Amino acid sequence: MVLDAALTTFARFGYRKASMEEVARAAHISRPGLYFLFSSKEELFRAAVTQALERDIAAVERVLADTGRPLPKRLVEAFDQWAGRYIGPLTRDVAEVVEANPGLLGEIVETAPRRFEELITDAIAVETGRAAAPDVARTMISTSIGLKHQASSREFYLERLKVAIALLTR
Amino acid sequence: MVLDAALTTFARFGYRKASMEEVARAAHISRPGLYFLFSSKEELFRAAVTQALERDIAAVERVLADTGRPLPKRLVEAFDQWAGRYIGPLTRDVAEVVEANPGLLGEIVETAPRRFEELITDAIAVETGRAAAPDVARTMISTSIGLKHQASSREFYLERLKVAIALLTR
DNA sequence: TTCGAGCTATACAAATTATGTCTACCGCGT
DNA sequence: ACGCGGTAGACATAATTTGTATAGCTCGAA
Repeated sequence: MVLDAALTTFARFGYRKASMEEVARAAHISRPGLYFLFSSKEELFRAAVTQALERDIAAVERVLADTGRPLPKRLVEAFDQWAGRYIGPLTRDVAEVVEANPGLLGEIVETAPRRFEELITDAIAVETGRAAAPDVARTMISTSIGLKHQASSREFYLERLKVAIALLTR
Repeated sequence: MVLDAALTTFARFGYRKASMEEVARAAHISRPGLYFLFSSKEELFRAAVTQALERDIAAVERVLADTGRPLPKRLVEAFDQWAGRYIGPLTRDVAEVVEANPGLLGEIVETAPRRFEELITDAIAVETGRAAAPDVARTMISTSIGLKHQASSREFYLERLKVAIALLTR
């Protein structure tokens, strides 16, 4: 799909350095054809990010719902789907565009993180039954964000996250 | 060092998309300062590639010299040092610049691969004693180049290479 | 204290590259 | 034969990048 090609290209080069030409090439269509589908680079970016967020949220829901597996394993995988996939240049450029045009990227960039927190909180609450679930969830999310800034590889991110989750789910 | 920062930046964005500004930022110097050290982007690129090739050749020599370890393991590691590190965009852009300005990148881009072939050949010959060593070495190198084009990750490259080397060193 | 090496910060012209748009056209299913 | 969903190519305009120039700062040696 065109949006997948777009996201891949944006993730690889960052928003600024990803040219419409390159996205078009990755999607095997012409550049005017790309403009036929999305009337500007920003709109394309918005669509690609939106799709990715929706897909990631869906993946997180799916992972967490599989209550047969132990909670820590599900949490690690959920965070990996949500954040681990984007270790690298993309994150920075998402933030860049969001800050440059406040509110332009659509509400999803606000609602999706809230939904993610909700899902994590619920998964923890169901398992542990504790009232501390919201605090644990929020702490995990903060840890994840911190790791994302420290990590240069997904492996590093996952390794540290695993430790953090083990500590937080005792 | 500046050349390390340059190579990292070139590897990440490719020759064209890596701006001098970015290299300078990665090296923690100013852009005019970078031009003070290297008078053009091409010269910087040449210097960075040259250094990398020399370092890689040295690493290959070191790995292969450790005759205590089994030959296949040494070979896999040697190829990893030589090529596996550069799975991704850099290779394509090296080729691009080399073709654009024939002979500009210096003789190292010619001599280093020859030296690499020599090292691989010798390592195989010493161990197996066969006269077939040159053929085996050349085949391995061709396989490696092929894999480099197929592979999107270092893991994929190494996995396939390992199999190929096992087959070729029987 | 002065000097020069090795930079930084700022600015600039020229070249290159990217965006967004337009026109003409093509293949294909109906 | 027609319209849909594009392609190919060209274009004006804007943004980015290169390479250079200027002035100034800092630090260590003379």
